[in-house]
Amino acid sequence: MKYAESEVIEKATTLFWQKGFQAAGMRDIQQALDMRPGSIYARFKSKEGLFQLVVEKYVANTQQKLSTVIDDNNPLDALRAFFVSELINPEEMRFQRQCLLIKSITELEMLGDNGKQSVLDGMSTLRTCFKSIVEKAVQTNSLPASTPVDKAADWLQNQFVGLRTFALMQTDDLAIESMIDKVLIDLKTSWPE
Amino acid sequence: MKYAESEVIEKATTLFWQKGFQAAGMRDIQQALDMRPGSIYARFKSKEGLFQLVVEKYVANTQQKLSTVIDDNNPLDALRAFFVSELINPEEMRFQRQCLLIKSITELEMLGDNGKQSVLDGMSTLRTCFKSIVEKAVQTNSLPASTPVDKAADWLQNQFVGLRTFALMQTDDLAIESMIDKVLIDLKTSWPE
DNA sequence: TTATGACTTGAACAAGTGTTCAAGTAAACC
DNA sequence: GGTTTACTTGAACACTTGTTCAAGTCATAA
Repeated sequence: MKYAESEVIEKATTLFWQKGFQAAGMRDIQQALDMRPGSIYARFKSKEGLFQLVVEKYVANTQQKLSTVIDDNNPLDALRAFFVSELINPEEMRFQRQCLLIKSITELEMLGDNGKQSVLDGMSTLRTCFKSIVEKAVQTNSLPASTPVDKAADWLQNQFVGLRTFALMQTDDLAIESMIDKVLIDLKTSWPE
Repeated sequence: MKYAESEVIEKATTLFWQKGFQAAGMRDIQQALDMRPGSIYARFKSKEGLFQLVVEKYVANTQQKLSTVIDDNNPLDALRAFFVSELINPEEMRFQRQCLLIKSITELEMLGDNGKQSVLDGMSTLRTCFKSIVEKAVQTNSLPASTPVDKAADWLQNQFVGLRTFALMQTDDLAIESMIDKVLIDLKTSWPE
């Protein structure tokens, strides 16, 4: 085995994150992984099989980052720090500002059933994380007890999606931070109904 | 000329909106438009030329809808109505919940310079519309005079992006409406700095 | 030592891609 | 009436796509 699986997945993640599933051709993948088609197919079964592993690893990774937010004594500050670290990064990593899952959702119908399911499962996994964060914030009195947890979880994930698209196109880092602050303000204010 | 240009663009819009630029193959386009390759190339120069016209028409169309919001006496109510009409529609039009521009942004790098510019110009055109709405709302005292207009315009466009992705995946229309209401609440509350 | 099985190579394949082109049609203009 | 112009047709083109396969490598287990 020439390269460890984690190495390979990492390189594949970068490629899929930059180009998307469709646009990343097998020849791009072969070059990025420094592997020949036969190796890739023997190890990952297909382009989609590789993509699926990438998505699952991406979700697990994000989930882990979010779990440190949940475990923080001040979850809202930790959440802010998480947002900043995900959205403000050097130019050569700009592509990482977009969410790999959201990017994949736009090409969901071009994926087979397995790939599709991985993406959707990932979305729901992360939603659960956001819910836990809101719950923790309520427990620690960082948010009012009246906060509608489920609604706020959807909203928060939603804000994250919007922020990522905004950050992707935005060159002014301060504008991004300002947008993050707005999210934290609105999280504490009132909810409809 | 077998079909009027507006007809053709309309059909092409549906296709690109559903499948995206890349995934909509020339053979899909030929079928959707009921035209043979030569006709398409004689009239639109290339797949990207057609796409460009579609994007420009889409932007002009959205711009026009937003200008009725601007001209409304109660711009915030009109804005809410606009959101509802764009985000809550029958199942067979679900694909229209996603923003064609945002969908295109994810495949921006696969477009040539002209197509890319059309998409970016469209984004900035719509931002200007959102700014006018905020300005109008301030003028009519629907929003506090202290509202930072530029920041709010970015924020509003951003919210629209998030809402569209949310609505795309959401089956419960009430949850979408609730999310729209949250936007209108937050628009009126405080801003960072 | 031999056998197994996971992994690797690189040429090849069938199907799909966007695009071109010679030829034809028909309305508009001189 | 003749010429131009915009449009149409459908076969064909060169290239790219994801995938396969026979053959080879090499560590581990029997």
